[in-house]
Amino acid sequence: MKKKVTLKQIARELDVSVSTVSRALADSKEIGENTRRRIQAFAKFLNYKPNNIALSLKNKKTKTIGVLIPEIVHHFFSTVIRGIEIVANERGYNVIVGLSNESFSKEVLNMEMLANGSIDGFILSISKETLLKQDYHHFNETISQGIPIVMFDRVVNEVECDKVIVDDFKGSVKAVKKLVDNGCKHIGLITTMDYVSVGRLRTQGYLRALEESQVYAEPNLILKLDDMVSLEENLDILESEIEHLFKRNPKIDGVFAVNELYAVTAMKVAKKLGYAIPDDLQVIGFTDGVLSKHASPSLTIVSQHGQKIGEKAADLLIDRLEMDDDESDANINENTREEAFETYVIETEIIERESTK
Amino acid sequence: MKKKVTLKQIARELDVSVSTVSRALADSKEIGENTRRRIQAFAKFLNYKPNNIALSLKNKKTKTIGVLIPEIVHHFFSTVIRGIEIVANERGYNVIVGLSNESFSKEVLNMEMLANGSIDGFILSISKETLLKQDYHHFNETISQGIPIVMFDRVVNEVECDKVIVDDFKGSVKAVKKLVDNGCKHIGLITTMDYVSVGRLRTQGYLRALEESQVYAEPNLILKLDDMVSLEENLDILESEIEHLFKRNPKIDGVFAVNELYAVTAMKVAKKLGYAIPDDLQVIGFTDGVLSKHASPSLTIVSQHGQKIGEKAADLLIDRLEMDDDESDANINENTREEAFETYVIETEIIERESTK
DNA sequence: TATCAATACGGAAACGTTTGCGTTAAAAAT
DNA sequence: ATTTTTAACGCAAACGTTTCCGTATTGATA
Repeated sequence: MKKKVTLKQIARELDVSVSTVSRALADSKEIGENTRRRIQAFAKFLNYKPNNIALSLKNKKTKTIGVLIPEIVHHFFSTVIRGIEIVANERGYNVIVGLSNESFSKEVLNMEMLANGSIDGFILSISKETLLKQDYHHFNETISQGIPIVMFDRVVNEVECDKVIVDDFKGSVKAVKKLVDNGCKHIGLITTMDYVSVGRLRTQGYLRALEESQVYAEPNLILKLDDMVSLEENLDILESEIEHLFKRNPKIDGVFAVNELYAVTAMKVAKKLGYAIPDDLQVIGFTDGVLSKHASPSLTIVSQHGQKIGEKAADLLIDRLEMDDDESDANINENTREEAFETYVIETEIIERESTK
Repeated sequence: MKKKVTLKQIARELDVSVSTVSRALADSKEIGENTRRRIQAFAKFLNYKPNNIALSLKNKKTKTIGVLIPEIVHHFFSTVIRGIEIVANERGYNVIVGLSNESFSKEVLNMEMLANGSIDGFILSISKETLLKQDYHHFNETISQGIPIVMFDRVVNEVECDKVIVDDFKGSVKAVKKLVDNGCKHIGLITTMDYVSVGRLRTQGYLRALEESQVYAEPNLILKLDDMVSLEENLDILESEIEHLFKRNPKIDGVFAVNELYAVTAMKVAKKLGYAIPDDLQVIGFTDGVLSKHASPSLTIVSQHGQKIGEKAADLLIDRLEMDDDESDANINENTREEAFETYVIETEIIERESTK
């Protein structure tokens, strides 16, 4: 087991000082041609690679970004991570992930863990429990320690930072208007409780679309599900809720669902109840998942472009990290600084498949 | 922006030395009761947290494990990561992920990047390109640098390390035997090229099951797909290949597929061709994904238990990391050491759903 | 009263880098 | 021949910790 080679070892072997080795490897003109070549050759021979940890300590930056998400076994989040990873790698950064598992305390713990030097900045999506408690102190404390944050998807006004969101509102409007245009008169909505901002926004989009299309929004057509109880596990509960929605609205001819599971389950229930899709009933889901593509009929969706979200978030964060560098020497007016937080909106796109006409 | 507080600052404020502060915070009896309390109180007041990077440099361990996988937008891999993350967090470790994107060079780059001090050990699954090239030098070099590796799922004999695999062979035997027991006489196999070890093992399991059941293995019933061309994108190619399989085997009454996509696509094609599932044709897939649960009919699967794999891998790695600690003082016989590499097998389980009788 | 042990703390090295500054010797300029 | 410049390198500090070792003060023992 050959241990990692350090500057000191090279210096000792070649009978020069550590600083000479360091400079030689940086190809500094301060070191004589001969010594420089000799050191470089020897270093290459030993396969020397500088120790990242020592560099981090010295430079006070880790070239690592922390990603904090509620759940990783979830198509949307994993596409976001992929996006983050791609640009992070391109720009020389590593990615360290933490899962909050939708829990407030795990979110806080994970942040504290990583904030103590392990990472230069965060990209995160807020856990449901945190949204419910509306306790955002850990975000603000992190920021005030000089660690920038970029939030995506589940964001919140109370925290001042860059944000990347999808146009939940507009996307939903588009989707519901499409259903209207396709002839739907009684469009059901399957959504989550309002404390999840994306659920709320999508619900508002649904209402706005109906309003603009001058279609009466029947309260009975709206099904609000509490996502807290793990519906993934209790599919039957979900199914019976949806079945109830159909039964109390016999004339229903369109469904807009705010996520993939709701949408495909709606199709499943509808088929069981004898609806023909898309002839009797058209369905659109807000998602980007794999279920919709392989469902039968395949599901028309409002695509969220998770990977783009991740890429944009990573670019925003790294831009800010590297901007902070420059700012330290160019002594910039304290006021003109931190103000410029962007909220970047990733456009949604309707991908038409078999569940709509 | 209040910067991070260090021992030095506390020391200066309280007019003691850095070493005293350090000891006081460790609650060392060497420091007088009074000073100790005073320092601890002040540190708590300032919300002092030790700098991880400095600790890493000093202790020569990062408490971070590197996870290298081919792809993250993949249900199996994300469940494995979840498993890793759970036990890593429990045991005080962080997880840093790298994606090889099935590419050899990205795998090598990522390893080198992380091996220079960023992590204490690796958990990884080999990329397809690496398996094809059969070039494993980067793994062996990493190990010989004293950085332990745990491989999961896609493993290889040429590298000596702990491994966590699923019993691909036995699982496949079980699945195919189940089809036989259910009355299938002509069981198709949809699999990948042999260089992916899991594909090969599952193919062997299929053959063995037929052999033991004294069913003739018709070569025509085996469809080997080259996974290199991104089939996810070209669903139509996949579909036509499968359709061809059905058409040249009109008497086919069972299908065993080595992954989820193949299985659900087979069902889709079969339905299109007029097969009733499970009456005319029974299907079993080797997977753990979300498609199978929501397909219609829902798919009977051989479950891989990705999360368990991740948990076991993390435990193995951390065990070895912390074992290495002790070994350094107890000067153990060089020979008796590294030998004890485990290959841990996670049992598969057949989850019966609607695609089988 | 002189010696000793214990108590309570400070100094400094070490982990592996980078970098400002100082030093030496030779070459160039006066 | 003396001074100045320049090339080529070494020393040491710094990043934030921990820990070994040293030391001053106190109280107890001989």
